[in-house]
Amino acid sequence: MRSTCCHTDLCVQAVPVFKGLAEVELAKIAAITESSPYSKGSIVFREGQPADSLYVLNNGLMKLSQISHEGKQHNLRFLFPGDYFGQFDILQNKQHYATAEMLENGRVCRIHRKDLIPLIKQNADLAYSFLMTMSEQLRQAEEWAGALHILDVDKRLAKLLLHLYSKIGLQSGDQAINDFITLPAAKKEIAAMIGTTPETLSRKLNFFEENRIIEVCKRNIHIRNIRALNDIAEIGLDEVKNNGVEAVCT
Amino acid sequence: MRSTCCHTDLCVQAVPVFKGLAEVELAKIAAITESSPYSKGSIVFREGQPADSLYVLNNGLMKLSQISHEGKQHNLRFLFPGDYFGQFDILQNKQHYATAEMLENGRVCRIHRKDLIPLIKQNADLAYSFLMTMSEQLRQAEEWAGALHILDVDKRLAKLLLHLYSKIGLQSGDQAINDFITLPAAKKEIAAMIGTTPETLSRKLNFFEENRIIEVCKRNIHIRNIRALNDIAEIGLDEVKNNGVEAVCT
DNA sequence: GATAAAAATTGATCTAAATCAAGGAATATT
DNA sequence: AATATTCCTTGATTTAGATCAATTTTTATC
Repeated sequence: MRSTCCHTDLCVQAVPVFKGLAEVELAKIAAITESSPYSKGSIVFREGQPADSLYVLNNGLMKLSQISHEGKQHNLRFLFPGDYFGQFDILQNKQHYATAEMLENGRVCRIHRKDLIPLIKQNADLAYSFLMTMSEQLRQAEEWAGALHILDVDKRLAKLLLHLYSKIGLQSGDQAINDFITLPAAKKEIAAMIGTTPETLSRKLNFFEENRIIEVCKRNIHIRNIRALNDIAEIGLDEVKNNGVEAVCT
Repeated sequence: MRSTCCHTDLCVQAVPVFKGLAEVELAKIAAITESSPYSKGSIVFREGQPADSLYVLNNGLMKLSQISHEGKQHNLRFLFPGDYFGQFDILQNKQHYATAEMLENGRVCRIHRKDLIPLIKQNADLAYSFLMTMSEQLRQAEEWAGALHILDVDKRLAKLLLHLYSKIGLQSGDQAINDFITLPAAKKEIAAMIGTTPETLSRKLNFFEENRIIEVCKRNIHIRNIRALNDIAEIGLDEVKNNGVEAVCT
């Protein structure tokens, strides 16, 4: 299932990392890009497989995950349209350290390392653009790694909800248009992302709901008390309960 | 305590990320670099402080860590001479997401974002060089974040020992010159790095020693059974004990 | 070399969260 | 619309590893 990239504007121009490049550069990239459809549940690549391409998600939803010998799964991150992955494993010609699976049907663009690397080496703008996005990824990855160790599940969940809120709720301006967020994937995937189990996630969401911090309806979550959420993420549930009852029980 | 960079060869040329740059470029970088001495225990920057510079460790040892409201600490990584940090927080003019503390006396070079960014934007080689090192950092950060969730302490410890072994043991060739590794920092720092406590680390090291996998003398560790270590890191301690007694008790 | 401070060890206890188990939605398939 | 999956929830139980507490060892300072 191969085809040259459908539309330049979809695969290349709309992708953040390629934004701001000159037309001629975009055309070069489009020329070395090929896209394929992937159905929900299909694996784009597996952990351990040799990495020779940069992948860009065109549409749909993906997850990058790791799995232990015992079958425990951790979701490193979700990928939304425009995000790229398989990143610079390809720079060093190594193996993928995670498995990429489609959570929804979608198209994935692929650029082979041998085609991309010369472009990056020649084009400081492109390299700089990659640096910007990768620095943000690195920041998030390291911050989250720390969180998995030093923060308990309540805090990690609060942080995730706040993250989704800042990302989705504020997308049409600097003021939230409403207080609803939508989980990007099934709850078990969310659980595997914040380093817990579906059972524990269910209980924690329940607890937040009982304390009127949120209201859950399937994958839609109404943020009722963002201050309490902030407090939990920062100082923890125990202290919020002791000191800041007003914050929890408004 | 300010001074222009001591020696070009120390601060700049010997730094991996600047390796391979032309003399004229190195000179430019040296010109915008200043270095300062820091004593053991001193803080180079704190989490939350505005980030406006790239830092390069000249000599000594540093740790990048995060701390929770309750005082739990996680070490994101250690920095060895030539490593840089504060990385591209500066690209986005954000705040530091970790605290940098000296674990030994040393010198730190500093390059202000306003001086460095133009250089990167003009010089594709330099940008590419940063991409290479950052991609490796990202890989390690994400891989480790997954490990903190899906792997138990035994596995994480085995992975750390193997990592040190591959880094230190093999440094003078592709064959290990000996089977001794040295922990780069105090055990409590190692514990904070693999996401556990000093108490648990102590017990785990003991256990490995009882099973003749390693031999511990202060910070020096003799790797006696690297195969067992590999097995533990991959399939876990339980299975090693059940199936592979030979591996453990040679 | 003596004293003080910090780090590491060992044992006892506790707890957050995982696991196990069983129903009850929701979603997908025929 | 009925059936089969998959997902989610709720309760009971277990457990890895944290915490607490008390020495001992190591390192630093005088």
